[in-house]
Amino acid sequence: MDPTIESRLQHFIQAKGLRNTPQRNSIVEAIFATDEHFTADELWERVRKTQLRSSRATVYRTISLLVEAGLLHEIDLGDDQKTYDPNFVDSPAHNHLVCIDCGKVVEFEDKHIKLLNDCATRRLGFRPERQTLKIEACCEKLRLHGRCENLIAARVQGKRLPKKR
Amino acid sequence: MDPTIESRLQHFIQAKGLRNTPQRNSIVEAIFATDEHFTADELWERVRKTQLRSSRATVYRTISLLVEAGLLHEIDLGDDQKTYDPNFVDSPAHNHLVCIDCGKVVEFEDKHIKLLNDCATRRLGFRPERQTLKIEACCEKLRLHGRCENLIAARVQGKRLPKKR
DNA sequence: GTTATTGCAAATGATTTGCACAAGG
DNA sequence: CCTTGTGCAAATCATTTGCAATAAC
Repeated sequence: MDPTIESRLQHFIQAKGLRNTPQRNSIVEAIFATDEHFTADELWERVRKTQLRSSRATVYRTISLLVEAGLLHEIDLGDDQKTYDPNFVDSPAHNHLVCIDCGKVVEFEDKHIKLLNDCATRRLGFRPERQTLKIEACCEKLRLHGRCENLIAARVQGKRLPKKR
Repeated sequence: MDPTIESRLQHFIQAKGLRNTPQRNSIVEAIFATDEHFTADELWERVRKTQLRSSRATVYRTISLLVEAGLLHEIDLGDDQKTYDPNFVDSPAHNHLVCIDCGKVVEFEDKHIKLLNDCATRRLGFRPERQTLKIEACCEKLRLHGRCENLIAARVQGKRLPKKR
């Protein structure tokens, strides 16, 4: 796991007078083992498969802790359940593009976007602090070639496809 | 009420083979009487005060209908309840700035932002369809002059202030 | 008439919480 | 020890749904 995360978490834990527990550590590890987004229940499933299983409650509590520490961000993908994104430690200012066809989420950074938004914010009389951009878009590959591997993969995996609005 | 909304709703209702009911009309009227954002329960309270009250269920069902018709948008203000924005009919591409100090939501449009985001989307191989930008920012007025009317007003009205993240 | 709509109350389902016990420091 | 953390089961709370009665068209 990224040593940055390790140390930032330790900092936070000590500053708050909290303790180190095997359950919490194992959940944190499961979160940052990949760069995938997840819901609380998906994470619980992931943790269930490790040697050190934790209760749902502890999973929820650990998520809250990490969000409070700024190591994990809640993002809005339009789902009913809350979705979490573990990649803000590495890319503090990334944006999300959600494919309308297959639901795949693409993360991207763009300094021009950030700059322009900050400009607009100042023009309105505010000091920019955080920005969240979600773009919903259709897959060109699907439109031009009639097929897109992501869509096929999603169907095979039985993923819930996004509701067209 | 905006005649555009009236006719677009009628269109949608007829196309779907639905019916006109006084309850639904009164809820729609309550929604578009102001440009304020609202939660389902806030809307229900608003409707309760009119002559023609409706049940909570009908309020929820009407909201879903309008969202499906594209006349109402669900927006994410970081609250637990879903928040709805009735202003997309008039400003189909507006963005939201949320004041971290008082929670006030400022809507603004910016064609440069839209253009740049669309550019980034195409560069990633997608066809832009919809974009959602939320900016969280601090009030300069509060920082420079030590006070901001919005903050005071929010406190007086007993509004829940935003949780600092 | 036929079918959509309403209101009620009950169900749902994700998240939170109270509590007794376990375990860090 | 003293306090935080855990697991369980029960509680919450916004939202959805089944159903019988009502009302569009």
